[in-house]
Amino acid sequence: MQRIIFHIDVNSAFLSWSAVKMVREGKPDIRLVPSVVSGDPSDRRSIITAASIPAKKLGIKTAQPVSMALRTCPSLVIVRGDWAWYKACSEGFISICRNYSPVLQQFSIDECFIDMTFRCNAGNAVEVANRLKEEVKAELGFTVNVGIGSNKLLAKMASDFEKPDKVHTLWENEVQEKMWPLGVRDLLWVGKKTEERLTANGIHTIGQLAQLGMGSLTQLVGQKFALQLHENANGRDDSPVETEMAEAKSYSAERTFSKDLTDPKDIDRALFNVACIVAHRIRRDNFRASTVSMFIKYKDFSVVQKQCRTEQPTDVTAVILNEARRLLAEVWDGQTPIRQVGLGVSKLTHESAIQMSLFEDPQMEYYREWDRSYDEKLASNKNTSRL
DNA sequence: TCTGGGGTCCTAGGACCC
DNA sequence: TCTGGGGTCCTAGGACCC
Repeated sequence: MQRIIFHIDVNSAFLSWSAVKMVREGKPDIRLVPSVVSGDPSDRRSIITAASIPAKKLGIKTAQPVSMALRTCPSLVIVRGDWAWYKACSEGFISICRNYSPVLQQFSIDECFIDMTFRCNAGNAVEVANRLKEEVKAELGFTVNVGIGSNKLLAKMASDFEKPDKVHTLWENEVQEKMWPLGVRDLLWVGKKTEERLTANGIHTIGQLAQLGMGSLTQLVGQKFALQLHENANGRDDSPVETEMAEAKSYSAERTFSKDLTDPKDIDRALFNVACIVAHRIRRDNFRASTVSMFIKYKDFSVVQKQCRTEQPTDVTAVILNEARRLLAEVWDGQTPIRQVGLGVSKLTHESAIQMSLFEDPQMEYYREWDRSYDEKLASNKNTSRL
């Protein structure tokens, strides 16, 4: 049976959302001028999180360093991100989409799929999509693109066609005409490395990729990925719209220093900070972790990461921090300048029974108490900041 | 110009067991 | 003395996404 899937994508999400807020405050609409959302512009390591369409026309791209964009366009308007506001905008957006179909999969803060199979037909899908798009604009003040297709891949590819504020279809019988002429990089899951590998072998368009034999493709990218690319390049994808949010499999946090650091005290302070953040998140979500990993990035962007198992699943900051400290000591020579330090946890369980080992560190109760007061402090800060 | 932060999945190789 | 093959678990590293 022919499915009908919509992929709805907020145009320049963070930038649009900041613009909506500023317009409400009587400020000029930054969507109409070269503008970006970024981190602290005085930090030379800040990068661009979102760019307006006029900024994109000047060649300014997401993930580009702010300093570089300022050289391209000295009059660039720079605004700082407002996460609480973005979250509210996202919720409003998702809620409108859910009214069109409850079979909804949130793909990121600004994108979702909805299964419209029983809600419209191929004949009126475009009209329904336009209604959704106009409703978001009228209710929330920002524009979206809606891609329509018979599966998630095609819907997502379609929403990426001309922007902003557009509805596009990509039905199976339109694949050859609308998708095959595109460069391989435009295909979902084809990133920089895969593009390089493909073009080095004369595969430049999605159409060429679609017609490439599985044998050659497997040699280039491995069997599993080859199979997926082959299916996707031919417009096939049978993955369902997943309404259940998958549980997190890992948590991590990292800090990039404004200057590369060598002082162990500085590194340790950062490790402490990220350990507090990660441990707080797993406690908030009622997880315990059995694996702790620590990673450092050097000046040349090379990354070393090391992980270890904990004796038992834990959510105690001090335990996680101590494992990370040990790992750091194992991989870092104490001299090579460090650009970034990070910490992650994985192998998560919801095990609630705390095994009180006879040999448990007598300090453990003190550590837990410290964590409790840390969590409370964060919770109360959150409450006051909402006032 | 000089590259953030937070995730997921896959692969290859080693250890270990039968 | 020299030796197979399969399965599982773990770690490190790489590629991709937003």
